[in-house]
Amino acid sequence: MKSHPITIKDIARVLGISPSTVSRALKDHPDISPKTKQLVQTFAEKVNYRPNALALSLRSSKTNTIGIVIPEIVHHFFSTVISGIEDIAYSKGYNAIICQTNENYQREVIDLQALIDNRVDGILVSMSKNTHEFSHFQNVRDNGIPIVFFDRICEAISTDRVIADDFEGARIATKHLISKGCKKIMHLSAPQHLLIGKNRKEGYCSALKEHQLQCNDQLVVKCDTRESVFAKEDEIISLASDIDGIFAVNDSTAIAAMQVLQRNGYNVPKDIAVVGFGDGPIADIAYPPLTTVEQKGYVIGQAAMNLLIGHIEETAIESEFETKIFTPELVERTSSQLGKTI
Amino acid sequence: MKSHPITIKDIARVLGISPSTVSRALKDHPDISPKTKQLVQTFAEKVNYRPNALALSLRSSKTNTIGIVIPEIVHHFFSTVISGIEDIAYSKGYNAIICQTNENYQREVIDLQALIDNRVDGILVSMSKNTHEFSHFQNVRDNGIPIVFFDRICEAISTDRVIADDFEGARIATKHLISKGCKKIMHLSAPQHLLIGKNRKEGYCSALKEHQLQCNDQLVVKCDTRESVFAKEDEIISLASDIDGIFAVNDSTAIAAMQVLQRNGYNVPKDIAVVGFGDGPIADIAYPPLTTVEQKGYVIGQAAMNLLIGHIEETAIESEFETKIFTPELVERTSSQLGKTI
DNA sequence: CCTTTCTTTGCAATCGTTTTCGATAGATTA
DNA sequence: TAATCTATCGAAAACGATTGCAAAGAAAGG
Repeated sequence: MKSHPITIKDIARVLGISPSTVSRALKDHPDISPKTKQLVQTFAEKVNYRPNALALSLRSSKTNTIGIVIPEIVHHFFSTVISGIEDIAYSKGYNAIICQTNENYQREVIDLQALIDNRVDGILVSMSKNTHEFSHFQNVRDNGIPIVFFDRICEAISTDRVIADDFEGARIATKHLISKGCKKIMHLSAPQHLLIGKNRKEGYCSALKEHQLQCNDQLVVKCDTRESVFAKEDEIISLASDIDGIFAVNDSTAIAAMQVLQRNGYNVPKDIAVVGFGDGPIADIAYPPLTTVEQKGYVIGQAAMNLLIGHIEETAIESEFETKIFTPELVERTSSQLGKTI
Repeated sequence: MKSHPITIKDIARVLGISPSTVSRALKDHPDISPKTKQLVQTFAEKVNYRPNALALSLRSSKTNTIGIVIPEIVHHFFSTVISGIEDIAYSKGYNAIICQTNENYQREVIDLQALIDNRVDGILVSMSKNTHEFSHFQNVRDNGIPIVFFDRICEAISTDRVIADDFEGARIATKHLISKGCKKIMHLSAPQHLLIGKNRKEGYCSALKEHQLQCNDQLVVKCDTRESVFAKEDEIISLASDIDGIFAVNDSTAIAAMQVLQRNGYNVPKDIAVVGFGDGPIADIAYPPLTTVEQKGYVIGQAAMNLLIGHIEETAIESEFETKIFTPELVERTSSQLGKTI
């Protein structure tokens, strides 16, 4: 029952007038007489006429559609960003096509080409980890399509960017521990060849130095997953009696550390205060509830979409690009209240 | 620098032949001489010609695009479903437009109309909680667009559906507790006017009766959030000495219950075994790790998309609809090992 | 050498809409 | 009465691609 939707031609035929008149009548063109307008508009209403967006797009080369390319959807930060993008898109009348690369470079290339082929008005990208060649991004620009990177940006392409400030987030987290009275703070770190690992560790060190505390590599333990914490349980516990605070590179690591401490007789936060780095909604579930810095995925998505719209609708200057940096925000809960018993 | 992409007409003009010949040459039509084909194809390759998907869609009334309408993106289950949808879509050459209603009926109506206007080939919907009028779904069908519901289905529209079996999931969870030796099992339940609340409680009761245990409303406590567990701490603890198992309607409730038990001197799972119902990745983070039943969002998304493609490509029979039911799977962890000390 | 057949190509219509440029009235003005 | 103006509408091209049909030329058969 492939029913064919009503077109302007259909209306014209039934009403015995030309398609051009119908078109003009529907959009209140001054050339059309009030009688004809009335006739056309009420009839269109009656048959529930809806313009064919494809035809409009083809003619105007404007699709009111944008593309989103991300490594994975099932990731709290990314889905939060998408949500922010989608809400702005909706409010401005854009549709969003979503493409997930699964960290696959080839798929990223194909996804971008598909978006170009569909003539999207703009593209939002968070790069795959395995992308080391950038001509597919340049290809987008060469097709005259604005592109905005978020979170996993591409340095090689000069365009708008929106990122979270990992350095500052880590600094805020560490300074918070210091303000709670911590003097010797351990850092559970991610690999230093990853940007987040490097930046968060440097933020941690920066805060320590700012307060005349030494940034000692002996207090930096390389573990950034729940499993790796358990694997390094002995190392962590051997240091535990010497420390009064832990800053972990992410929340699940922080929570695992708390659990390791607890089952070895330490009290969190009485003996040791703990702060994480927000990567999901799990901080609330932890016991004690975890103090953490939260990456503002929703506003990052909104900002990226707004920047993109600026270039699509040319309210922004063509060749002037901007990098927006969002600093994570401290969410203080129980785990960092050094000295307090829970 | 709104650069205009190369079209078939451009190629025709440069090569001094007609657009029709170019079109046929590009798709190896037998009518075209080998020489011409070679000429056109190498030239198209050289200038990186790409067909305009809009023009193709307009002509063929096939967009190779589907729409996804969901209440919210930032929800582990939904983002997992989207991921499953997107992976199938990608493998079959479809693009996915994503629309988030934020549980808003009006927005659902507008989103669906926008998808119709854009002539998507099919639509996947999980209804908003506030939708009690269904003519916008019927409108989709009237436009000849296949629609598949998942999770939050609409009974009023006869079409394909994909759902998770809450009743059976709850039954499996409860039977697991019984198999671990539990005799008196508490249920933390969601409101009974919600389908998941009703179905999961009934599954719980069914398992009890199957094993000649009584399904006693005294052991059913109405709380389905972390906060409500803490609010009912006294009630739960007053019953705790009398029970040896808890089945909670979701994971965060289960985890909160474990924490309440622990700080009141109970050992989980030694004294009381606990099982949750999967709504995210938090079960792994809990202490002890939470046994739960996991809703298979990814395969639900895949199944929904496959059903939709069946109707789009008419490999499925037009008027015969199917309801696929996926039973959650028990993921056994530590929290349910009654009698064991951790 | 003429007719037939086959190969290869182009014309034009189509998808649904917008928009430029006229065109045809009737009304107004000189 | 003739000329100009205004109001209202339609024809046709355009967006980029596909495709049925016609036509031109070449090859083949008689």
